[in-house]
Amino acid sequence: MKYLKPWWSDGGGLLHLTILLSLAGLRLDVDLDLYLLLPPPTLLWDELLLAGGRTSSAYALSPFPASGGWGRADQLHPKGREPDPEAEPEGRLLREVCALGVPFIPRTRVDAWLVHSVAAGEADGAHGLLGAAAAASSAGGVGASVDDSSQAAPGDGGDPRAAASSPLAAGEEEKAPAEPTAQVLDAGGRANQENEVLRERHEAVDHSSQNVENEQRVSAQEKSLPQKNEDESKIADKPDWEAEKTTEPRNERSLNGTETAFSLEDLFQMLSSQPENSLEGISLGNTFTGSINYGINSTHNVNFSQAISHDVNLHEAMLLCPDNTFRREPVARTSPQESFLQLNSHTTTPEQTLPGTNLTGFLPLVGSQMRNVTSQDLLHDLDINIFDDISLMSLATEGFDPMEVSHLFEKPDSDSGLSLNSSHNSTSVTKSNSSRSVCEGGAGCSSDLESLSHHDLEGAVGGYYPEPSKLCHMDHRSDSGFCGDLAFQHIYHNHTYHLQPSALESTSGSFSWHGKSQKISKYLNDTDRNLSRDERRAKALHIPFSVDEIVRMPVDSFNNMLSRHYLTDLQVSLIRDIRRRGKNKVAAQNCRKRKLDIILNLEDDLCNLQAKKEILKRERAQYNKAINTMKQKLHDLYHDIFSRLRDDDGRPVNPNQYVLQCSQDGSVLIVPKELATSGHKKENRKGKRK
DNA sequence: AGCCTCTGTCATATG
DNA sequence: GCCATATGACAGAGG
Repeated sequence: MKYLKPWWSDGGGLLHLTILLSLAGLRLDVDLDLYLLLPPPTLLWDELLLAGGRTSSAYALSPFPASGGWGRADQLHPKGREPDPEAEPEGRLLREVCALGVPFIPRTRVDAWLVHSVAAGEADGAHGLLGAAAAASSAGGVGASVDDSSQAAPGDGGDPRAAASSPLAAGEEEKAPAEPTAQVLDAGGRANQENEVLRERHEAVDHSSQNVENEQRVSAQEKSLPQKNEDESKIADKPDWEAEKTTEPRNERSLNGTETAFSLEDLFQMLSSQPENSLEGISLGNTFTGSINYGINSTHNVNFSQAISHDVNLHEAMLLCPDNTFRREPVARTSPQESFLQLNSHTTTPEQTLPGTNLTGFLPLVGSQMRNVTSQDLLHDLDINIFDDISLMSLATEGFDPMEVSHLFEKPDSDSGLSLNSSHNSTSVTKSNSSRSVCEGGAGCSSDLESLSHHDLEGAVGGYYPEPSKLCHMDHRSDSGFCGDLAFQHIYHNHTYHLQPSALESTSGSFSWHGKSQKISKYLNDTDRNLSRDERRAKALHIPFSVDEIVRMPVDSFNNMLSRHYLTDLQVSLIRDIRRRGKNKVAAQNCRKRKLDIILNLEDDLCNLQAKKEILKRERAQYNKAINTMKQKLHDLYHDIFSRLRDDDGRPVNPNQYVLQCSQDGSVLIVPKELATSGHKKENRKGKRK
């Protein structure tokens, strides 16, 4: 088996391949999506076929070089192998797949287009376009390895990745072609290099009158970095229904596509100069019949990315970065949920899977529209499509597995993932940073799966949360923008959500690197285990909203959301259950908090009352003591008086026989006790009668 | 192993 | 009567 080592990330490539081959036994059409659309640079055709149960000649395809493009590995990787004159990777791949008897379901524009092209015997066209972008990227050298830098042709337009990501890149390369364009950076050194690159771009632009505007733009970009981060953080901290308002201004970046010096038209011309990568082979007439505007002077201002995004809006949810949100249409901008819905409709409505209807996103490629489309738009949207297709693939791969759903619903554990601590606060900046570090790790070096933070996988149920947009944005800003490495994160994200561990286990054993598969499987299991029950349920039913979103959404927004989106009864029921449980959970937490407060208050009251009781006891004792003192004094006085009293005979008066009685007029009388008691009784009777 | 605490969930009460 | 919230009770997880 021949092996074409991926040139920038062995770990990432293997990971992708692991997933790919793990899926091979299940749905090869899904694999094709992966194979054709995923960013990992080099895929092993042999291994893919081996996964499908047959062998084939070694054939490496690099569908998506680092800079984002399509092409054969032999074109992109000079050390890979000799170019195959019959190289039609996509067409050959399809033929191989067809030979395997596996139905190929074109679910994406790219593969649908591919199928269409192959069916029309024009796989060259497919390859042409796909390879064109790849060649464009390889020509710049960033997408290729360092070894490729020698092959890169600066005169061909430079690195579209760098050019697309920065307005200065193109001009800079003209000024300093000797600067290595290949940036195989590790995660740690990337930040410093970003700053250095920015500084160098400044210097380069200072001497270029052509790039004054670009310089200003970059300066503004640099100055606005903290503010951008701040704005993003603010926006990210808000729920989607709140962030809708704040994201609007960010979409104001024009559709003119003038922010980069490297336009798609340049790319087109550049590619046309390379026969092998030219677009001539594209059977546009067959593929895009009746939909293409070839007019060079056409005033059609349709953005290519817009067209794609219009069709598949999951990108906007997943890549809601300011650098690309301006491409969002107002309708699609309303909320990520709508994007989710459109994704669902994309998968459920059959007509959207048809090539004829699904390929409209490519139409603006041809013609003057390309003037307004930057290469970054093209490549980025291709990349976005990848994420979309990954999600679609994951949907298709997992489907509505009743066993899984029932299993999830039967699971006794309870953890809806809602906590007062809000550990699932997916909008935190730290999460963004951590995710980005993962992304960088995936691109620059072998990524250790187990070191990945679980936060990287949280967010929207089913991996539809728009959080990664911020990551993409950061990468755009930092390292020439293309999110090829980011795609790895999305691979992790989506596949960890949707892959069945059993599927991984069943297929991983067939390959020598099944250890990595096990690693991935363990990672996926851990990830799934960390999901709450409701999150897993929602994932299983492909609820296009995060649990947190469902719970925290206001009633009106919630009802509006349910009415706006097409959801099955089961989904609606689950969403309502999630909301009910989430609300009740919060209510229970509040209730316990209140109860605790009440208990604490009662304890305080008890302490206060006990203190008062002690005080009263002391007062009572004092009063009793005073009373006793008074009694003693009265007793002493009584005996003192009787000791001085004498009767008529001069004898002392016996105090046991007489008592002192005070009359109402103040006189004191000595009366016998019998009379005193009888008199008291009579007075009491009189008093009672009165 | 038993106990305790915390937490989620359900059923029911309350406003 | 419906809905959101509050609360008691129960069960599971973890220390």
